[in-house]
Amino acid sequence: MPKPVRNGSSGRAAVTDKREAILRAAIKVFAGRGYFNSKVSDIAGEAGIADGTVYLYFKSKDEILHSIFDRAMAEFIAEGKKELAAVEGPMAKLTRIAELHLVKLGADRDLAIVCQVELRGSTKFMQEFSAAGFGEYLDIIRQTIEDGQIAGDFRSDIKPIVAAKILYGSLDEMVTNWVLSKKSYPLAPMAGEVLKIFCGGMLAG
Amino acid sequence: MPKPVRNGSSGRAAVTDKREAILRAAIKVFAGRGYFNSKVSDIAGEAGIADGTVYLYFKSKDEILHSIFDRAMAEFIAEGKKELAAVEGPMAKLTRIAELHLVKLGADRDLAIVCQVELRGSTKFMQEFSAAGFGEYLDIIRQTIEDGQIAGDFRSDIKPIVAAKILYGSLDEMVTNWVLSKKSYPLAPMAGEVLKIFCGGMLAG
DNA sequence: CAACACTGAATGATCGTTCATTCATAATTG
DNA sequence: CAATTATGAATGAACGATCATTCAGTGTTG
Repeated sequence: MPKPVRNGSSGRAAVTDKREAILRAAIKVFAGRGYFNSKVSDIAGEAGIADGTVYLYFKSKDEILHSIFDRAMAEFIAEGKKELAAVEGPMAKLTRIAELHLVKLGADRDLAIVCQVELRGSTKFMQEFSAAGFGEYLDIIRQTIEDGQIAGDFRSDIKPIVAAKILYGSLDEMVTNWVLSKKSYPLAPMAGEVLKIFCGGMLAG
Repeated sequence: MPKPVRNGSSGRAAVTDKREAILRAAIKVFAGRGYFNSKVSDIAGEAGIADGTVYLYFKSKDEILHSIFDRAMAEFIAEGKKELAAVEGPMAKLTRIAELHLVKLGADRDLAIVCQVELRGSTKFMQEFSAAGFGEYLDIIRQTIEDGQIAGDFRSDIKPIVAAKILYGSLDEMVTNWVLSKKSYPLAPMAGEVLKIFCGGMLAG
């Protein structure tokens, strides 16, 4: 009993909806059991469709995982850039980056799990990803830090790329801990804690 | 043509040797292709033994991965504690921790890959691990920071556990970048960079 | 009724694991 | 010290379960 296309506007929207549904289902399933332990039929079941239907929208299981990232990362970077354009000063920009990082991942636990845990499940995958969105993100942080050094706000005896990795690594660890924690607590406020230390260490003497 | 037991002392040493050989082979194979993409026969092949022999030393493929960690982590913590006992002062201790962390992982790239990448491949695995060695490690860092706060060396307006996560996260990110980098560079010197920022941010006003 | 989305059973390839068998060595015997 | 027997580590072919993927057929729509 296939559902009628319940969308008034066009068939196009229906296609997008089903793709969406599959992606959302996959995020949930991958988050719960891990990529390699998830069956395509689990995803189909979660999405309420037949196994074969998955292949009308995605070429392979692998492509689903890729799509999850590509979309999440592209969205995050796009929104980040826009937000950042409205902020003045390297210090304030870093603050905004940290907040955005934690707010975004804190808002969707399953997505966060997939990003923190599954993405790293294979070197191959990480390297592909490394080359793509992740590098761009790290570079935005690096550039902001470099600007701050040039402006004299930040001390200059630290390589910007290293400082960027430290900030990213700190945020990343907050997310990982949050994701793995049995307790449920808000993630976003940790941004302040990270910044207290990071900025304390970076501000020009 | 099985090798004769080439060990003069006893058959016991030979058993240990073969377990060792399997573990080393597994580290290499897992590092290269990822846990889920590695076949038991790959490991056996790398170790120069038959598939079935693996099961004389390990209950399952899963147990091999567990053993890799348990051993690496136990070794690391034991050596760390010993080293740390010989160091005076929270500041110097943190320095030693950071150095040890990077020196140890920097010394064995394949092991580092397995630890950084494969360990995180599944939530289930991370939670098991989280509960075991990792928590203990993080706690050593936390305790050191707390001591430093009590001694008045470190500022007290930051929760020790958060600061510990930040230091760990920073180091971890250095390792991950090093592992994924195409370029080959020494990992250990990054400890200094991390500490410059971390301590800059932690030292009492 | 033509075009299309969807279904879900069937396929086939892929391993983790087992176990009957081999054989080098050790132990026992005469 | 041969000759004989016992041992158990090691083997690798075979098994059986698991899925990703396909496709022939069903239902729906306009």
